[in-house]
Amino acid sequence: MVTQRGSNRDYVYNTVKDSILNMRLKPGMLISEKEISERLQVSRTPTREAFIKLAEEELIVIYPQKGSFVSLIDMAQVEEARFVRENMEVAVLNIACRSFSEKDLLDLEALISQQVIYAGHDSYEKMHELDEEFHRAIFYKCGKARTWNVIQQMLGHYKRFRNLLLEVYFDWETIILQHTRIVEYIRRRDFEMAERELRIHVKSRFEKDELLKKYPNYFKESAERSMQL
Amino acid sequence: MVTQRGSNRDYVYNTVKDSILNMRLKPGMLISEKEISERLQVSRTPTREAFIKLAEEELIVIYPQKGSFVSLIDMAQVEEARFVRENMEVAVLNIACRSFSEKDLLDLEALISQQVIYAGHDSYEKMHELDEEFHRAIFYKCGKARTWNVIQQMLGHYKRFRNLLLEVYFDWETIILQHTRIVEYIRRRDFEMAERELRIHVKSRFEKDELLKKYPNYFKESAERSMQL
DNA sequence: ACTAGTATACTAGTATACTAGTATGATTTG
DNA sequence: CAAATCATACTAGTATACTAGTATACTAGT
Repeated sequence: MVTQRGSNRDYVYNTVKDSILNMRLKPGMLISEKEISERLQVSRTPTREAFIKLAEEELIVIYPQKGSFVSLIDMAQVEEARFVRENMEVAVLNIACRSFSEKDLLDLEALISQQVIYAGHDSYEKMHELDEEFHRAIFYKCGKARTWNVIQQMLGHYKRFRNLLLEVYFDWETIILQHTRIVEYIRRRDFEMAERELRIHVKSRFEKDELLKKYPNYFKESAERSMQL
Repeated sequence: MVTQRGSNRDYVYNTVKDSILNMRLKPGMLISEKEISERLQVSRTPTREAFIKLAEEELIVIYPQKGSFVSLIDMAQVEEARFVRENMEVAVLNIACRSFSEKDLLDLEALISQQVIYAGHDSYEKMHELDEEFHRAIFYKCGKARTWNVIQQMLGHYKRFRNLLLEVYFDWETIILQHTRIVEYIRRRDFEMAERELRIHVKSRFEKDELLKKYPNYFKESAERSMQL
């Protein structure tokens, strides 16, 4: 992944988004254009433009003349994002089963090998990165880069939820196994089995009760309910 | 559809986007922040913010210190947008076939009735509006409003292409018939037939040769090829 | 008439100032 | 002591100024 800074707007956007997804900026926290522009040594204009995009992705909530807040995790959005991801990944899987070359398959297997290595070191952040790289690679190799990019815009709540989940319940072995099976079914050109495996993969680990207990103030309904008391 | 102005940024964004989709701002035209802000009587800041969003949707192309242009229609984007729309519409159709109430079905039939009326008057703009309203309604009734909104962001090239196509080949009767059948299959809870009908609906009328002849400078490859000569 | 150099006028990106809404703390009043 | 009022300090939205890159027009030399 290229890490060049690009415009100041891109720099602020990427920096703040990373912090939100990695929970350094926690759900419900107050953030302001002034604070972030001072911290990142840029003016308010590119900061404001980055904030607008983050608000479009519902990662922050902006109240005019009041302040901006990191959004609470909304399980409705998590569910809808999962729905979109599942259906689009099944659609590209259909293409992959019909078109992937030996080189494409080797690239995917190389990513899985790296996952195996980092799983041995309990390196969460890297595992997330590789997991995402695996799915992105399938989209790109199917010629659906824009589709991938558009979906990313609605995955903010889903990714925060999943990141929390995998901290509480670290189950990379299952994920690696599922990835391996998916590649094997692509190799065999067996879309039906690949689809089945992917749907299991995307649906797995969705129990939220433990997370709600551990982080009650991170979630939308729970925080609102506790505020009502 | 509510037509209130909202912020100046929203106002500029909606106004310029409408003009692009309805071909009043034609592919390849030069537009500038200064020109648009003067024409719409707002300052450069909200105009610039609107331009940024339009650039993200690839409806305009911004060249720093040079100018901004309405993007040429890119058939690769048209095809990818069609792919996303088809697969997501099939996915919500699955939900619709299992969950729609009599009221939901009546609402869809009411939209079709309006289509019949306006088709009689050859009112293109209204027919487009109603066609879009029909598909949007299905998403919203399935609880997938965000999905609909995200998909809209990548439909700009597709919509311009389809709007040109329907000027050249006005075939609203077929579209109305397809809508009617889709609703009927939803009513019967027959997802398989509804899916089949929708895939036909989304794929229909994709010949571009006639459009390329009529509007050669509107399309990305064609304009680039003619510039090479 | 052509070319190279220079000046000017345009652009988008960024910085900063201004405005209006909101929240908080201080002061006054009952 | 509590409630109401006022003043101040914050915020986001918008307007405007500044900077740097690029395009075009003008001028001088050959």
